[in-house]
Amino acid sequence: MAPERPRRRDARENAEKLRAAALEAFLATGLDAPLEAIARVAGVQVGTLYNHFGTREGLIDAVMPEVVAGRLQAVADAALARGTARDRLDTFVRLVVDLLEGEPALSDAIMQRYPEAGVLGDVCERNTGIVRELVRDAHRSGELSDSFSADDVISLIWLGGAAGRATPAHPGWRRVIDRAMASAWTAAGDSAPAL
Amino acid sequence: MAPERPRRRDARENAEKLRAAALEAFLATGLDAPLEAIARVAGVQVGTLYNHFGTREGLIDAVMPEVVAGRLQAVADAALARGTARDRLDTFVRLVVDLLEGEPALSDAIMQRYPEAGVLGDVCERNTGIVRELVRDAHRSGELSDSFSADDVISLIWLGGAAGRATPAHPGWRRVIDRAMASAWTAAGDSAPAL
DNA sequence: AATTAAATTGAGGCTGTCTCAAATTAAGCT
DNA sequence: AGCTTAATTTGAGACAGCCTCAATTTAATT
Repeated sequence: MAPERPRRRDARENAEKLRAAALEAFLATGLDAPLEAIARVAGVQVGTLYNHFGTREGLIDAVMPEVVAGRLQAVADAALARGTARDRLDTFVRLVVDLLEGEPALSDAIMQRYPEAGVLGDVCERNTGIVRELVRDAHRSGELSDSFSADDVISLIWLGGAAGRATPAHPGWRRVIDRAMASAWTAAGDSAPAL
Repeated sequence: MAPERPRRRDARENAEKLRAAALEAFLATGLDAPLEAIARVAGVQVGTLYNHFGTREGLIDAVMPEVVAGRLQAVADAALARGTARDRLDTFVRLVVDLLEGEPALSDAIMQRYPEAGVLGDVCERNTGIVRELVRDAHRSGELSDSFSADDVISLIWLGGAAGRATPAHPGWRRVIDRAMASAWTAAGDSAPAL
């Protein structure tokens, strides 16, 4: 299952060119970018692409996990720098959804549009881990309503992914997501920011 | 632009068979159902389909408006039977989203996935008209928060459409949508139903 | 330089969209 | 009933995708 490192130098170079082209294409238009175009940009035939990566999912797994992990790490870092559990969770969700709004590939990744891309799936899994922690803390501090579960937050983020990929785009969705999240806090620590 | 009624009987029959097949396919799998399959079921070549309807959007316009109008009418009727402005709006939204959950074609219609299907677009436009009325009433009665606009409700419904079409499906999205809607009411007339 | 294994090619099969010249066929007229 | 004509259907063909594989090319090794 794991792709072996090519023995020949030209093959290694081709793989590298394919990775570069794939990354560019995926980030530009999403994980459903045509493989033929990727091969063309890499200066190679599609057959070569399939030789190296087997399937679209293989190619996705070869280039996306690193990028997605980086993005999520940055978001987690920014969130964890906040002072309260509520602020941490709120910041995390807001920044992740910001990502989904601008990057189709991120949406595809988060909503597991290609479930066979297991490595990418694992990276996104870590994301839900972070959410669970942040939710646990926000529950303990009493800021997050008990009726709002970690699964709810995960669903909310997934929904952002679905919206980010839907065409034609309907800009209003962001407000709805923000509102759903805003409704999650208890009256206690509430300073509801106006939408 | 308007498709003329065929002069020959066989042509009229073919058009009818095509409409029937299209309706079935659209309802089963969404407005992106393959036109080849529709033609095959109708016992005709694709060329004939294009002769009659010109484009996919033409075919959509030929079969969907009636169905969608019917569904929305039923929902509107059920909603208007309710006793309070809040209940009317709430019921309307809930029932529309129920529709989106089960019928891919409805999602495609509501989110205007094929903007060129103008007749269908008009039908859905009426939908937003209803929303605006219900929202106006709910604002006047003081039950709906002022910060929640008709556009917000429309976006919320659109979001349901996007979620209903996204694959692989993530069942949790419904709760998020319901929650967003639940957060729209003022404390005044509130008997928040537990999620 | 010859051998061998690795890698690439590009054509071909598949599904799908959409078009159009040629062949077919229903309708209307005598 | 046959003839004519105009309406309609056909099916092949051009195009974009996905994916495969036998034949060929090419880098590495001896």
